[in-house]
Amino acid sequence: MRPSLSSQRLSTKDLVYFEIKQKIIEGLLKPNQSINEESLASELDISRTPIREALQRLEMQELVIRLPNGRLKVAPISIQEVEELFNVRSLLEGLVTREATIQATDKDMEKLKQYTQLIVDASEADQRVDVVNFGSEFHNYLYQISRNQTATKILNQLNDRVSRYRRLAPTKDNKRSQQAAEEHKKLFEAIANRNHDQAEKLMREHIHNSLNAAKSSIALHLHNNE
Amino acid sequence: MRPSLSSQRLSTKDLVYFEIKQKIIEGLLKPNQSINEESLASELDISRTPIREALQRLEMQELVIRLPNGRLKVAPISIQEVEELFNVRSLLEGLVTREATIQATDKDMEKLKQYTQLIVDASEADQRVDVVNFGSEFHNYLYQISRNQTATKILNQLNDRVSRYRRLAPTKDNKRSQQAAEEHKKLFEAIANRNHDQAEKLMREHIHNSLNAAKSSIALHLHNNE
DNA sequence: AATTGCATAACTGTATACAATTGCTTTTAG
DNA sequence: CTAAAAGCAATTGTATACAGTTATGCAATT
Repeated sequence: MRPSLSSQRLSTKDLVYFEIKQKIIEGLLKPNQSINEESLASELDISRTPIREALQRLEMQELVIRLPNGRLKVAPISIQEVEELFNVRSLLEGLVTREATIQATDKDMEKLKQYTQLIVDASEADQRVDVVNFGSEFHNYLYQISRNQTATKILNQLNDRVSRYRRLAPTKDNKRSQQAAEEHKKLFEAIANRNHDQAEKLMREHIHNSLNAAKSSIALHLHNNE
Repeated sequence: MRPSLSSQRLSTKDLVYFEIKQKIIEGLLKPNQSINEESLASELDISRTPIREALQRLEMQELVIRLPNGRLKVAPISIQEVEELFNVRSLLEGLVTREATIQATDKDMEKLKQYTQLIVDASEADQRVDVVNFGSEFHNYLYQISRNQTATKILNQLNDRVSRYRRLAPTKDNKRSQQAAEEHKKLFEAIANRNHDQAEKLMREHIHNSLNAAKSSIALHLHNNE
């Protein structure tokens, strides 16, 4: 998610960071593709300095890999990575959900209810993209409520990496959309009832279900492109 | 040709990263202290370029904070941060422990047994520093066995941040050392018995117990220095 | 004395220049 | 003809120069 441009001035380095990241997520820069600082610099018509700093951030985030000789390439994708990402996310999303359930105000509950309704509506209209987007907003709002900056920062970075895989999943898996909507409904109920154990458990299961839905199509993609 | 040396070779940027990080952990650079690129550069007798890149890595790791005006300061410490760190660590350490329990070879088990014995011996000799160090090696070895690169990378970064707080804890809390040794013994048993549920649970509890042991002394320190 | 405005200093952001390393091609010894 | 090596090209690492921004101190004004 891109911070609003109006609220804070962004340096060239920051803009480049978001730009390259987006290219990696969208597959414009493909897994394992080698990265050249100078060609990126001339392409964006700036010097190498901000490019280097943006790339280093992406390297820290593991969207870019540094080879032993110092050169860079776009990080590969793999079934193992997806599983790792979802296993870690499952725990951390569960944690923030638990904390949010305990700390949410009545106003927060109202907001969560609205997001849930948007998800349900989108799924009934077979708008999978909307289900995913409102789902993200729902999750992000939970991060906010939890006020857990450490978990939130990690989750945001992991979610960027997950985005690469979402692109590979089928664009109209309505069955999964409906299931996801159902899961969010149950999740919201648990949160609204202040049942943090149940909420944490449901969130973990929700993440794992997303993984299972995604895995087969990803495996297929990886097999076709090796 | 000397391939072993060339692969080990670290750039100035990397060395500076470790050096500044160490200074922050040891408290030579104090929480909230403002950081000046140029003075660091002249102090280490290098240019600003590698300093900037090292600082950016530390910023990503949240050991350094960037103010809205672009200037940097050493990240503050707080009770809230400790709690967040331990809550996240608890879950991730539990995850890698579970995975390690499933995947460990007989040789791995032997190695873990040795580390456990070293911890027990150190605690009986009232060598708290050794208890902490062997404890770290035990944990790091679990990371290795788990082969979970995502969790390992996150844990290593979190552990750097935790190190700052360890420095504030009393240097000779032998009661806690003995308790930690006992916990590691039980943990090893669960791992050796391939009881991954129990191992995960014990590891989570172990981390939470460390937090509770550390929290009071940290609270005291924060109170005395505000 | 407090406040505003301006000048200047201090600092970060970006560009460019240069050094060091790596990869590649060609040459040359066997 | 093969393989090591020399030389060149491409690329990253570091230093320096310059531009832009923010903070600071001082003077003027009320």
